[in-house]
Amino acid sequence: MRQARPVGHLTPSQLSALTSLELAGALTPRELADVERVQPPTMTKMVAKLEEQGLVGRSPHPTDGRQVILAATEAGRQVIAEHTRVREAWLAQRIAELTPEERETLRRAVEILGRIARA
Amino acid sequence: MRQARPVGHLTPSQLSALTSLELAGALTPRELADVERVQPPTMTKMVAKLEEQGLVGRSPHPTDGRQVILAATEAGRQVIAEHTRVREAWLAQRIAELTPEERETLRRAVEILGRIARA
DNA sequence: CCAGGCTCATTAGTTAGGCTAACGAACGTG
DNA sequence: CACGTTCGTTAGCCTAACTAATGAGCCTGG
Repeated sequence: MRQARPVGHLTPSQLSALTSLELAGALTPRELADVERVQPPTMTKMVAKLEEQGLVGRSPHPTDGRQVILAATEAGRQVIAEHTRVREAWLAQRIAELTPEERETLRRAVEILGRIARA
Repeated sequence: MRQARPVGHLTPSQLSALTSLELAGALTPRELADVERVQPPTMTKMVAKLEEQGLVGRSPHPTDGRQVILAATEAGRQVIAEHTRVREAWLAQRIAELTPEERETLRRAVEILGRIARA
């Protein structure tokens, strides 16, 4: 999947964090760090880079002065949409190159691995 | 995949390089870099770390004074075996629960995905 | 009712792992 | 045999992860 990436200037980690943020609507840095399974200092740095690019904004927490509310900006949502479009186009191309039998093999493999992962 | 790896003292990149080297028997740094899909300077650093740990050794190329021959040491082979043992301990139970048909489906899926990844 | 302890975000510093540019030594060939 | 190519390495940069420490703000038990 990383082969489909170099379209934009966003790294996989940055895109993942931005997407998690947009899916959740708004999160504190701590919450986003937990979602991304990363320590808070790591998230501080990633958020700083996303803010520099204007993809994430912050606002004060309404009741807790220590915390901060992060949310994707409109520009951030557009970047996510563009990456999604490119990724899906890349995937569609790869899948189109497979035979029907190969597609069926992958479909069954997904089912098996999903069952293992849930066990 | 991007999480920190506290398990053992070998990183995934190092283990991958060491395993590729052991599978091939012996390789030059350039060849190992190509196998690992990495640039030569990156492999120089990784090999240096593996040498520090005594897992890889080097010897001069018999006919080309520029090149160098890398090979896993006995300690390196033991580290690979230990990692393999741990990994198989985790996988053995789930694999045992699959039918032969399901195992064959996964084997084919790995081949298909590997082909896409190498393309 | 406030002192002490906790949580939050951040800063500082380390490490791994990737990259490009550039370099010297060795090779090979026209 | 001079010159271009290849090989490994060095230097320098970046991202991304970690831990430790810090200051600000919150909360609670005497």
